[in-house]
Amino acid sequence: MGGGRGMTDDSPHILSEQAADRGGAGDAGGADESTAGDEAFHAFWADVVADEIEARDPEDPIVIKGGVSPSGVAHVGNVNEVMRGYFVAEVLRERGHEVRQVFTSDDKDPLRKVPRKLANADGEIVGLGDVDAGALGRNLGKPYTAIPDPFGERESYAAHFAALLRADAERLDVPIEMVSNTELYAEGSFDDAVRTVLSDLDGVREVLGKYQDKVDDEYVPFNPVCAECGKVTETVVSVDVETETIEYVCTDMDVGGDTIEGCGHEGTATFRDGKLPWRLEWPAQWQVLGVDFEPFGKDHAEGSWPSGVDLARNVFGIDPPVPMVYEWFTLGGEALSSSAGNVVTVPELLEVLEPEVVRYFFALHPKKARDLDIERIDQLVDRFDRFERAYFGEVDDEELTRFAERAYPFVVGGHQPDSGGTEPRPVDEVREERVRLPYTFAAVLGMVEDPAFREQLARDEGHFEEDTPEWAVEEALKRVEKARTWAERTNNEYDYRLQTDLPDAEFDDDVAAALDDLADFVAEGHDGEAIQGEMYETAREHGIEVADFFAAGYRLFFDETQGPRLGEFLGELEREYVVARLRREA
RNA sequence: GGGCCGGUAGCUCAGUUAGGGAGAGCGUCCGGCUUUUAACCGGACGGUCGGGGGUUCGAAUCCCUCCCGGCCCGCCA
Repeated sequence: MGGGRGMTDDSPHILSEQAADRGGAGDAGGADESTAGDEAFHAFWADVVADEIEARDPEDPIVIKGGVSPSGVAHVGNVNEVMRGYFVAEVLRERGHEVRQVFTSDDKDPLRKVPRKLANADGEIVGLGDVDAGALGRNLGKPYTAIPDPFGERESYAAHFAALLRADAERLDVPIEMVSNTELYAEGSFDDAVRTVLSDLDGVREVLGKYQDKVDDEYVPFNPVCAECGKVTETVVSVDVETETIEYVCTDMDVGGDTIEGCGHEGTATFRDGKLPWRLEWPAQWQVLGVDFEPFGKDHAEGSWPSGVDLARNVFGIDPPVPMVYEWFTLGGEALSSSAGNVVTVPELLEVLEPEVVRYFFALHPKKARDLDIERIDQLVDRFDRFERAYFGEVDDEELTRFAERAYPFVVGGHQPDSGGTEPRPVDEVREERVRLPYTFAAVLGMVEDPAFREQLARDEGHFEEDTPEWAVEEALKRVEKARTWAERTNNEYDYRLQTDLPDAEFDDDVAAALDDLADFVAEGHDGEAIQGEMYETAREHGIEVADFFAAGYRLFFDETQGPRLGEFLGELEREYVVARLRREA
């Protein structure tokens, strides 16, 4: 049955082991798989995962699932779940499979505490003061789907959050199907699973008890929703499988030190008026949705995964999906935390990065703990650019090229979801003519606003050839806005802005005289190179330090003490403007 | 305390499948671009591959052990 390594090894860390323990031990019994065999080496981890999935002969459509709990903010951490599944989905589609990527929203879970921060529909993080916070506080203990949207836009808080996540996925061009847990219960999809669990309470307790100490002979793994107050309750009095009803009392609930008060109501719930606890709900989802593969964070690896596997086999009678644990990444060296303010949302990230760069970040090996550092986002972009060049055979690096050849098409392309996922949306041949301005250079271009000027500077620097197609120039220059935003956000050394108005500054007489001389020189009509040289000349003639003279120039044009290569920069600007500014006239 | 996963240059990372040269980019330093001014070019510096032990002719890679970090082993998800 279990097939593959499943019989003897249920570790979810399939990307750490890769065939390491194959063959060697030769466990008793002929459970030895031959279908999976020793797969060929893969430079892209998603191929390794896809091999595991194919080895189980899944039926199409193959179902890849992710899951998310509605919380205050949908942030890049959630993207892990989206993108990891996406790359595996794409590989399987390329191999001819039909694939569904579904995402369950655990929205029947109760709100346990009021989040400190929320994200609005545009992905902007806001404090509770900006919304109807009372709508949250008054509804502690109720399912997310029963709580009003604090922004007053959607039918519930859960719907608001789900919409955020779906929007983020779309921004990254990943089509996902959102599935509401609440709806699954309401429409009866979980009926069989609940019946299975409640019909075999002893069996469930025996299995679950191996993983959770609190499971005793009284434990009933079902949480009814109180018909009176609407809160998720924990105290089940009796179960009648025949009539499919559960008697309960709405008692107080402990949530990490705090108590959510129950209303004391004694009532009767159906299978659809409540929920399974997470440990059981997860494998129940596998059954209901026919899940073949699920990536999840390291927090699930040692807790709910082993128990989920056991429950799947011995309670629900199904094979668990192929698992994949991914490492968490840090943001600026610190753990992501919306309450601590250390988060970035997808829309925010896309203001400084092209979507393909974000996708690239998640195409890197999932088992490595990585840091996403906005301050040095240029490094990530440089790596992407190199990765892209490697795909086009422009980098002398065998390893990188092998990875790029496999992963790049999925990073920039993918398969058309509209066609059932089998129609390729490949790398357009003309993409080879694309131009990527180095990110920090793009930041330099961001110091000026005029698009024509930006293009001219890039041409002068040799980034565009005579025959560079117009679309390539256009796309390359789009990065300038990203880099500009980055410079402003991080307030870094590229955050200069050509000053429209004359900055307020005083200069020594000799510096002022030198500026006047330079103005005369510029007025005569010289190119940037000549101006650059003249600056040294002028400084020497007036007996002032070159550094001081440049500083004066930076002050006039950028209101800063430093900046880009000034002479060549001025050579590109409108002459009258430069002359007037050097004379401190305008 | 136990288990799992990570630990390669200042930074970001590749290399571990099949043991044999320790690498890339960025940064730094030096030099070039007609005379320091963050864009371009060249070069150099830079690592006990977390430590130690073992197997081997040979170990970043395999084995053992220890250290550090994260996660799990209560609830919840």
